[in-house]
Amino acid sequence: MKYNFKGIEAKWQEHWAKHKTFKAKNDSEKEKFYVLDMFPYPSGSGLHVGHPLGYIASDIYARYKRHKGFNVLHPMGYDSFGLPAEQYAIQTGQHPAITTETNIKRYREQLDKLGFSFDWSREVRTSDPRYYKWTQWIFIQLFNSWYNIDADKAEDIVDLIASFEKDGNTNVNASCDEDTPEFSASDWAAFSSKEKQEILLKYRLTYLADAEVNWCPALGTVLANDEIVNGVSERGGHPVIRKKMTQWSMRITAYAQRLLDGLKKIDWPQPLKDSQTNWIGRSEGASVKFKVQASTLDSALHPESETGKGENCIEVFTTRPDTIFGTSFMTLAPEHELVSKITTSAQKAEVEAYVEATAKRSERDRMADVKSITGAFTGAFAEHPFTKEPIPVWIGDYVLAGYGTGAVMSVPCGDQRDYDFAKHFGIPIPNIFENVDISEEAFADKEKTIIANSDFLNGLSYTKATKKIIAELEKIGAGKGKVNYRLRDAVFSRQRYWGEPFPVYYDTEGIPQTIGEKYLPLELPEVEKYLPTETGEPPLGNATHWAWNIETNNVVGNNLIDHKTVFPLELNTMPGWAGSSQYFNRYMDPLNGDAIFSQETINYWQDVDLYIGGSEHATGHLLYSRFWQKFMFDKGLVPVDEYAKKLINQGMITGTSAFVFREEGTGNVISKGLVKDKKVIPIHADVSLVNSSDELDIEAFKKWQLEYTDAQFILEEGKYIVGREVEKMSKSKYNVVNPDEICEEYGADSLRLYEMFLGPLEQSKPWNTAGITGVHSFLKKLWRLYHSGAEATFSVSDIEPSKENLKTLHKTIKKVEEDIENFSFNTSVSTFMICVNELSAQKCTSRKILGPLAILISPYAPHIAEELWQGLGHTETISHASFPKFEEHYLVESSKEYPISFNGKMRFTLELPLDMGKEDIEKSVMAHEKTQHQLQGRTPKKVIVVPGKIVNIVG
RNA sequence: GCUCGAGUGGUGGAAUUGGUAGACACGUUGGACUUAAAAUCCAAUGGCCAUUAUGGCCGUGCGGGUUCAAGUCCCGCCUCGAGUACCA
Repeated sequence: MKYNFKGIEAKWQEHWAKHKTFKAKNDSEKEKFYVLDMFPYPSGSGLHVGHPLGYIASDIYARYKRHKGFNVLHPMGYDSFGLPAEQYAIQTGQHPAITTETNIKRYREQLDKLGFSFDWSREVRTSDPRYYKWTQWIFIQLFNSWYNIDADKAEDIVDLIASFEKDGNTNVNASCDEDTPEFSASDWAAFSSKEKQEILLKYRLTYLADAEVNWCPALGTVLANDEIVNGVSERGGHPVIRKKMTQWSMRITAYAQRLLDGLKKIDWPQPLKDSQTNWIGRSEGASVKFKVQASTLDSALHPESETGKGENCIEVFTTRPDTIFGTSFMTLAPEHELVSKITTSAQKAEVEAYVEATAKRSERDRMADVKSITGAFTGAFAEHPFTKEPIPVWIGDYVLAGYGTGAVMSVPCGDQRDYDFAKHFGIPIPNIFENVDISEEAFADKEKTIIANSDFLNGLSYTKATKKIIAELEKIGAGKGKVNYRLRDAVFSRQRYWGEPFPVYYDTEGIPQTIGEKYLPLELPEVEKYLPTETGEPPLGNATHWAWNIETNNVVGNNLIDHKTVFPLELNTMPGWAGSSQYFNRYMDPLNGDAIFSQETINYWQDVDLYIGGSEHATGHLLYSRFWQKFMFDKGLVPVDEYAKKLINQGMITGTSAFVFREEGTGNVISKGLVKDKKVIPIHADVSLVNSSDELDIEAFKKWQLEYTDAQFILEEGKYIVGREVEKMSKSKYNVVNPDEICEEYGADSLRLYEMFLGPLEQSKPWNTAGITGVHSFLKKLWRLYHSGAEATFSVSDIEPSKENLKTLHKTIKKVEEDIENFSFNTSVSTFMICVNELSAQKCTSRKILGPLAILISPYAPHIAEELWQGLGHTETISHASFPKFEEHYLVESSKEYPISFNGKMRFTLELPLDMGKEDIEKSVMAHEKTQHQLQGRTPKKVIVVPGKIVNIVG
């Protein structure tokens, strides 16, 4: 029988599904192992060969761990809420649920063909109400929590209320909004219920706040910073503007330090950790308050500030408080709230013009134009906290409203941007560094800093001066040491239809209230149109049945809203990362309707042992999900505060695009070799029209692009040769290769092996279908090893294996095991090839070799392995067979082919016994005729002998 | 600019702590089998020089260095890729 991969693969895929071979038990005596893939968004275009790369790697690992006796959890699901389905719905009126269902079906078919060992009984879909019930549930837990900095964890909001009642908020050390007022217990008691709720919102871990957001008018939605690329939306490329809106936010900043610290205990790729570290952006320094000098203000314009009561203060954050005596001006962001208050009437026109000009400039302009220096003087002066000297206050768009306090103390001698600004506007640049020339540029080297001209800081190093100045600032009440983070709270509202509804309604006073947990899920309502409403409300504003009755606890018609028992529901939905922030835990107990997961289950599975996915999620999903995990840990819901011990980023598989060359003017299509210096326009040709020798099927090409029907094709040697270039695999570049076609022609086992054989998992590499014949003929060779005779019938013998056979086998076991443990899957494929080549040459037929070999290969090529295993007489699946045990003694050699080198260059090899001593080796080598030939009569200066390794003769 | 990663044959790539550079494949060339093709098998394949077998020289982005020995370690560059961007 020939190697009939189609029959074999279909047979075993059916077998695995029918026997639930890969179902993981939640109670097992075995040690657990959790292998997770980043679940896909089921897009309309299906999978291309780049998508399964990570899934194949994780599947090999999962199968390997089963052979090693672990209880393996290896689930798969779908991140099925998202914009493309909604866009499609807007265009066609088709409900996103239907599109999503169709796409999922297609994904499932494609995945099934690849022979993955997923436990499909645990499938989750983020858009399934049985799943998003728990996404909403976590939202409610966040809403009912606040962050206690003293305890360094999230705590119940009820406890916070209790301490407000007792002592007000003066002793509460919490992560809360900047503008939270101080109040006493009696103040609290006197607050109205509305006021109390508003205060509490400033503490909740998810809260409603006016936020400056990136509004995309074309999409009718707000985008996160990481969804904007070059100032336009990542999807669709529409323009984005800044706008203030009331939005739900997640207080992720409360966890900034713990998110940073947690990175130390997880085995994730360093580049990924680095980008999270940069994203969080911790910097140490001081916050300093500068009084605005009242005398400089324009009393006519600012009567209140003149009274001295509401004294204006500019608060800055600086990482170099040691340079405070070098401050020669202050700079505020143009958006800073103080700008309008302190500007003098003389400067008013100029300042207002500048503020208006910067507001008009798009983010894009501001970003593109880093070099030009602009700003305006407000006319106001601040007072230096130590020298009491007046400091002019400027505004400039190089200071960002969104970072720190939106104001800086400008020290031109120590900061290049301040330096450039000062030079441009002719502001003095006092030098406060000892023996440093600042005539050309600022001096920012902390290590070499010695402070001068700075009163009590003179002669101190950066470290000492910083310590001292912070102490002094605290003494005079003008500032304190502070740690600042770049990380912002995450906006959590989306003006979209196809996302999780917030379990929130608005009460009589417009205060958000969560619905009772036991009434979850709050299911998405039906709408006529998926676009924002005419009044600019999110798509849920189109729903007619979207109000909450607090007596019956269900959704009712909007016409019943009376603000007494029936209230309007939230119209925003949650962002894409909501559902993906908890799925890895839900897989452990996906059908549980009473709890997000049972405590027994989470305590058994604990966390993910291996997580494989793309690096593009470094600062999105992978940061938010860590935040939620830490929150759940604080609430005692999960046993560990980092959910993935090890993470690997698979590299991208790029496509190899093909081009034809159309000559300008003539319109002729010229073969690559004839282009030379002719003026040509390269045009993408579909890669399926090109064979492995880069030759184009001209007739097929003409049929594909009708405009070329009559074009003249200029050939070389009777062929049209296309140009090739490596690009991202994408539909628009016509270089997409579909895994279904590969499976059809070569089989899933070949595809699995080939994807691994391409190169290291983490590296990006180009796809070239031609190479797959190598692994495919390897599988055929493997098949022949177990079959013989003219009919190629299955035949193995019971004869004892030879020493050689055993050596080949154990060498392979050792290498493959090491490779899998090191995620070096490409090298184990070549190891298999070497093994099969050797066993074929040895004419090995021994069951004692071929049995273990089938298990070794089974993680990589599971279908053929099952078939061979069955041929060997086994009735049980190979999936749980134990991995062959490596035995060192089969590899022990008695001799070694020593490389004999002269001055470091290998000239010949010499076989010598391994137990031969240094001196004897040297004697044998020196006596050898080739040695004499090499030396040509010279006497060597030195002979290096490393027993078991090498001999090097110097001289 | 900063951070990270990577440069090895025509191509993908291999080389455990410094110890035989180019494993394993693809491609190419030649051969066997065949009426023919496919499939399969065998051989050669880093470059240059020499050739009667034996040989010689050069070679892991570039320039230095350490070492008996460097793709691997150190110093200084170059190029490409990814991320990030006026972060005070």
